[in-house]
Amino acid sequence: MLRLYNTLTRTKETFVPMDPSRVRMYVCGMTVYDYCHIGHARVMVVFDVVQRWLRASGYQLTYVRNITDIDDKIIKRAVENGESMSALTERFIGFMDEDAAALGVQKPDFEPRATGYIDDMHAMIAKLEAHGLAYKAKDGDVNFSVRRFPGYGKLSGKSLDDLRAGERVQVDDAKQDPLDFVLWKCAKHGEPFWPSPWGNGRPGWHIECSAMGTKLLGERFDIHGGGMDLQFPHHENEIAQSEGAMSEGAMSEGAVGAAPGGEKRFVNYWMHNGFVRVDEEKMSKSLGNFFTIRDVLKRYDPEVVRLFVIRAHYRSPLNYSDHHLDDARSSLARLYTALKGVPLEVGAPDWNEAHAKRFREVMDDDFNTPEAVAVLFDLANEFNRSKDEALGRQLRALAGVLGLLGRDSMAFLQAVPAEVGGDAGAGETYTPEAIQSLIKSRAAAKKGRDFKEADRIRDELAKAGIVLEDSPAGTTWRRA
RNA sequence: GGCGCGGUAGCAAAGCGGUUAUGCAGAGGCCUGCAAAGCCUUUUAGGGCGGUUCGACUCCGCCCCGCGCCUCCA
Repeated sequence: MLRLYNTLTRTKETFVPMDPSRVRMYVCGMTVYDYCHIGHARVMVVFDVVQRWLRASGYQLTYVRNITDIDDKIIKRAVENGESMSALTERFIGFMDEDAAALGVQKPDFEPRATGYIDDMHAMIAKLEAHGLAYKAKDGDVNFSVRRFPGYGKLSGKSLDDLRAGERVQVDDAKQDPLDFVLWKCAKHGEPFWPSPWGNGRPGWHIECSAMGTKLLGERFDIHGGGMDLQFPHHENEIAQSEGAMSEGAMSEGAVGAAPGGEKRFVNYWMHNGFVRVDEEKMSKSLGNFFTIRDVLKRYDPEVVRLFVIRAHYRSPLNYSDHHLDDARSSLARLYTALKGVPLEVGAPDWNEAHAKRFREVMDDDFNTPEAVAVLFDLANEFNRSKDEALGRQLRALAGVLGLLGRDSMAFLQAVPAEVGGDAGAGETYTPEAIQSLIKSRAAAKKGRDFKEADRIRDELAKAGIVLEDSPAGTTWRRA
């Protein structure tokens, strides 16, 4: 029985999908005008784990992660680069896909792009207008009227009065209320635009997600995810739009998915992942303290980055540093070392086995991946001790549920960081063949009890970061 | 100012009202020609002050500190 923390109620709740066997989930994805950074890596990995666990739990899942391919920053960047918007977004979508694949993130079922859903946005804005929740301001923008939507603030726990009291809300004459937000921006000079019933223009950011989610998953769905920072205003506004536009039929009393009292409810469970920080500060574009995924992958194996994310709870802050990545690497090496000789294809976990039961329990407890990883280490320890092959297979199978330990042990332990190995292999002084040959020489020296020579060879390789390990079965090597 | 989250050993990070978290690092031992890996043992905890309790890291209150949102942001 899965329980998950719902931002809407600020408690852990038992997960009950609207449809007993089917789950529908939407996650806010990236705005594609630049490379993804480690913060983006976290969202992708976190919800990839959620997605995998829901499927492993037997649910038939429809998972949508959108792509924002039209907004101010994209327009600005395209102009700066002197290229078309689509050339820019197409390129960075490609990079994002590469990054995601490297991190073991499976493709969502749908990756809608905002520009493909303009008609659906129009339809939703029209409904909002018909319901008296949208108005065209004198500057030509179509705005959402927050004061006419009673539930505004229910997700973020903010009241309109509190928000208005804040000093930072811009005063804007065109808006009936300073907190009203734009649904449709009327076209500015030289900017891309689409025709609409309200004139030429482009969509506001919030309506994009409401339209795409509703179009692909229906007027209501089970889970909506994203980063903590999206809670307000983005998700709050999505609720206002989607619930405001909802048809009468969808509000029927007692319907599954409706809140107590027959209140219509767009999404039942809101999940928000914590931030990646650098020196205790949020990693973000605006602070400029971000590391792109591809830069990090030059020095660290992608699976190390994945473990780094997974070994923290998804709602906790996660501090990024080389030291922490080194630490994650050592941990992963321990697991892969234990897995030497265990076949790659091990099938599904044996869910009746003790570790698997514990694994299931902690994953069902709001995706407690740190505890699930601890189960993996316990399993590795018992496997090392007992050499019971079933435990080794179980270790690989359970890790596989998290998208971990899917490779051959030696492939991981001997892998060269991209920056060193790279395309040209620059900086790499010993080829695997050369290492094998040295191992052979050393074996001969050992046989002749020439330990001095044997140790000399071992030290030589050690200086190059190559560690030799003797065992009854022979000598193997790995990178330090 | 408003709303919210958190402070656990050298580092990272969980559960739990009383019983070993886990990983990395450190110490001792076993194994080894010596190592490495592995195994065994082991040192470092719970911001501060009160309260509840037979008993609190775990519940409650206050204080201190850090972080996030309130504006684009995963």
